[in-house]
Amino acid sequence: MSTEEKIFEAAFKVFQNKGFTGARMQEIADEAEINKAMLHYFFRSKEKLFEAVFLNAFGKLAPQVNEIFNSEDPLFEKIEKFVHSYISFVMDYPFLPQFIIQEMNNNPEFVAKFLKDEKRPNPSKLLKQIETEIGLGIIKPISPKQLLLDIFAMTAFPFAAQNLVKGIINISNDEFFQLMEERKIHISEQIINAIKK
Amino acid sequence: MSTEEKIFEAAFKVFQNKGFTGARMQEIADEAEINKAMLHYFFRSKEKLFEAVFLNAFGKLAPQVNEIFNSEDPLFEKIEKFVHSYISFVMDYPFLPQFIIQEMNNNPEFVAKFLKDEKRPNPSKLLKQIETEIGLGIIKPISPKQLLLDIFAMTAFPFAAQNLVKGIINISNDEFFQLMEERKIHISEQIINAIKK
DNA sequence: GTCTATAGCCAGATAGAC
DNA sequence: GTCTATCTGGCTATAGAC
Repeated sequence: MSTEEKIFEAAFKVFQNKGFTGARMQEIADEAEINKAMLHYFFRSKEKLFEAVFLNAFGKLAPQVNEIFNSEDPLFEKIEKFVHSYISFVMDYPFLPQFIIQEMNNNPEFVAKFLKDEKRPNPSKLLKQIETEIGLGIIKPISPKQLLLDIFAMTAFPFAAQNLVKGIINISNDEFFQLMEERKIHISEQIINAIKK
Repeated sequence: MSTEEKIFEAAFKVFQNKGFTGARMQEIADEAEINKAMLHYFFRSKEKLFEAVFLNAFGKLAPQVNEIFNSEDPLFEKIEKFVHSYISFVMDYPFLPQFIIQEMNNNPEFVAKFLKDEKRPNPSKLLKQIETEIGLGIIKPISPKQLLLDIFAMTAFPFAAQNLVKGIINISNDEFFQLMEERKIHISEQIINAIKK
């Protein structure tokens, strides 16, 4: 692994755990087992390094989402595929959702930047499909945007609010992961049960 | 309003927007229209001030949650009441959910501290009730913890991930609030449809 | 490319006058 | 209680030797 890659991986880890303002360049350097000066040699500034990490993190998630959302599958199948693939992926990067959400909240300028990215999650086709399937009588009349929110909320929230969730329902990390594994099926069932005619 | 209250209000606002590490004592002082030295006079340190604000924020939400969760109402009614009261409340403090989630993630020591608080959200009675109603044949067999997660996720997520949500489904702040208003009914309907026999 | 040393800044905290 | 001025430490960033 090149020094640049080592820095990138270390930064990914530290920024995820501490956020932009909480992260320290020294900590990233320690994590990468190199000198702090190298961070600036390769990435110029903390902001540039963060931006590289953040866009990469987002880029890992967004294309998957779009691929599923824009396919020709019927709605129920899309929901199943999305939930399954999102949870599987995020279980390998359990702090990714909270990282993205937190930094989108704290650095509103990123919102504008990522919205210009062609890889951004674009649900417009899915929203139309929901209306179509309502028209066809496959699902109940429902607000497409609300349904989209439901899907995101059910899948992403437990990861985004991980520590709170663990604390409130009083479970260990292992139990949390088991719950998320079960959730792959649970969410689709719940949503499909709620909307099918 | 006393100086101490002015500081508290200002800190509440700034910490919500910037988080602990992102907040600046100077910004809080400016917001309160007093001198920075007064912050330390009344609260000793940034950490103590933050702790006061955070526990207060949490204390605003938790008792409401418990009151509903521990009442004698049937499950469907509890869900309706919870969703309605949570969303109504949070619309007055739209950054509260993300603030609590973010700081619980970034400062894990708070988790331990708040778990000792008797006001903490305690869902154990609700979880038992879910099992009872399954036994009575009122709702489908379902994991009580998953259902609890569903309820929290559907209500809290849109606020917690506010900027991301606005960006992805491409709506203004006003439209967001309208969507949340509609959501008070939508969520209960969805969940009850999904679980009722 | 990699390091050490240090510049320069900024933020939290405090001393001390009023 | 409230202010101004200042200390102190920590952090990003860079200069410069190797």
